[in-house]
Amino acid sequence: MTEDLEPELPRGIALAWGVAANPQRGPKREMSVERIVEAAVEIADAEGLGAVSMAAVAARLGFTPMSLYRYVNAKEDLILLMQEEATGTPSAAVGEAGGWREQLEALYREQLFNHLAHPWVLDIPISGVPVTPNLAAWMDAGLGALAETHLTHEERLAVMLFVSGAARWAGSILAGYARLERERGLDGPAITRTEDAMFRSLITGDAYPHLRAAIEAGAFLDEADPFAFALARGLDGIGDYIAAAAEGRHDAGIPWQLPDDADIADDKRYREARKSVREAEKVLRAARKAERQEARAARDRRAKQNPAG
Amino acid sequence: MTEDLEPELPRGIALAWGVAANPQRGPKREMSVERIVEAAVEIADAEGLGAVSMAAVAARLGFTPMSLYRYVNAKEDLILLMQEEATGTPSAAVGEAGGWREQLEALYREQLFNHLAHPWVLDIPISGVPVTPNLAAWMDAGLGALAETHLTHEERLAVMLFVSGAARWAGSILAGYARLERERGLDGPAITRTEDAMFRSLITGDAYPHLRAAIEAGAFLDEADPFAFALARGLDGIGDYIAAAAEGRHDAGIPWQLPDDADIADDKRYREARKSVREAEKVLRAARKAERQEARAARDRRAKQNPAG
DNA sequence: AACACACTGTTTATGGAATAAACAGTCTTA
DNA sequence: TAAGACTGTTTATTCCATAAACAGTGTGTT
Repeated sequence: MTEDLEPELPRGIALAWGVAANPQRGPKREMSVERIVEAAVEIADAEGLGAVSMAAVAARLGFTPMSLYRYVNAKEDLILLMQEEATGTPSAAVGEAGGWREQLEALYREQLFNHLAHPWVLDIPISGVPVTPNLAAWMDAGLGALAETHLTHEERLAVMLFVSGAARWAGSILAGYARLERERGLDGPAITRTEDAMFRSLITGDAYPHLRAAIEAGAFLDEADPFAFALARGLDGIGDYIAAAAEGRHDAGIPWQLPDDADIADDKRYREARKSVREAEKVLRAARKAERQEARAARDRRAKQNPAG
Repeated sequence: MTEDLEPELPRGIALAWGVAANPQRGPKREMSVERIVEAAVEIADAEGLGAVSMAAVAARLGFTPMSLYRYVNAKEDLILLMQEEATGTPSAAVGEAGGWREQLEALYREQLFNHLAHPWVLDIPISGVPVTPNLAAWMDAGLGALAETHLTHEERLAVMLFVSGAARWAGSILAGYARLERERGLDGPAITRTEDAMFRSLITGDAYPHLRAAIEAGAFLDEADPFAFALARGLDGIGDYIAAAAEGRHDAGIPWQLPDDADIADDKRYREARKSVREAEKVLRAARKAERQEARAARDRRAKQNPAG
């Protein structure tokens, strides 16, 4: 029965755990899965996941594209192994970093660092529970940080999920900026300034009053780290919760589920009203668009009659 | 000067704001950008972003692939417009939902709902600040929810970023499960059980003590919503912070930046030690792999000699 | 010792993708 | 009425992943 499970493992996952049959006969192998994955990761680090083609990886190793398929069943498996390689494991320092909060902060930092070093990992869609050795290692480290608390196992999972999510979210945004910098060939401040200028020209005070106010307050030019702020607030809340758990009081209506709007969302009339709003918005957008185009056309015409520019 | 900015807008963004020149001469247009985007969104909703090819979109409208390029400069632009379409705007109900916390929760719920309805949006990489009309609308709604608080504009942005990130993270994971269900043709509980079984067979107590403990406590079979938990804790922490801001006390060492490890990470010897650890881990993994393969081979041999199975 | 055949990396071929370039037809405007 | 801006189309290019058939190579079995 236990044996029956192994062959059912998705092929890539079996490879990641090193449970793939090793051939005994035939010519000596000239490559290895490890070398292939390494080459693929190098390409992805340098040029992004899009640049990782079977041909490119093979070329980097001096072989023909099809040769890789003797080691990897499909590109999908290669990508899973790349992710595993780039994910690595948390450093030993994490487990020795003071209390649960310091440990979680260290995990956040190391994960974020990883995401910035290998931003292409964020382009790989998530499917299901982390079922490779290195992903499990991060999970284990997070749960270990909380082992001394009185949280339930489910709550510990939720907390670790929160930390990983925070690192991933921060990584996504920051990697997005890094990509912009690389693609446009600008440095960080230049990007920020360009964006601020675009924002100022597009975000009007009547359509977006609060956003406009933030722009004018220079909030988008600020250099503070909004992700660190969010993490700190989250850990504050978790700390309160842990303290409450330690004292055995959790009656205070701290909800696991959000208050549900399903009754409203299912209401036919509400849905229709909502639909009307969408339609109206569409009409408004179309009207605004026409207005802008007219303005543009008028300007063009004037320019033609008055070619001074 | 103001005019100079417009032509510098990335093409797709210009389209999203409806600031694209409308041709006056030539034959009547048979399509429109809107119809193209609509068709593309329908395909993505049904079969994922991968199924959206220029050919597929054109076919759905009864035209040849190349015809689309008269309306859209490149596939990238089409995808930006699809994202904008699927993002929509927050409902009016959000702004009327009690205090800041209720409003943020409503925003979270609506965003998550959107992500589940159009999971392919999560496959589109983020680049830079939200610079399309609908993305700006969500941002504005979030800032509006916090308008009554004493937070700075930067802090409000950070809070809204937190909420959007939470919705996105939850959406990513849940959409991952939904995809698994569709691809494997299993229902939710079946997936959960399969994963639990895989976990039990792969996650050993000595390599992953805390994770193993969580598995045995049945934490992965639990049905509570870990994302709602994380959001609730985050909003708890934000609530404390807001209360403190209202009383003008923010001295308490609430850090915007995480305590920095850069001095450690830059230390040459630390880096070398870390590298050694990685190497050692690699060796360990290889050894474990060999062990497993030997076990497997031995089992195979025995099975061959003893074909009773 | 010899042979079968499991295995190697390679060649060739298929189908799909984005999109550049050139085309013939259509409608506006000068 | 003619130029030419604009339409949707055709054709061709380049890049993908990968299936299938190939000729060598080394091991286990006889």
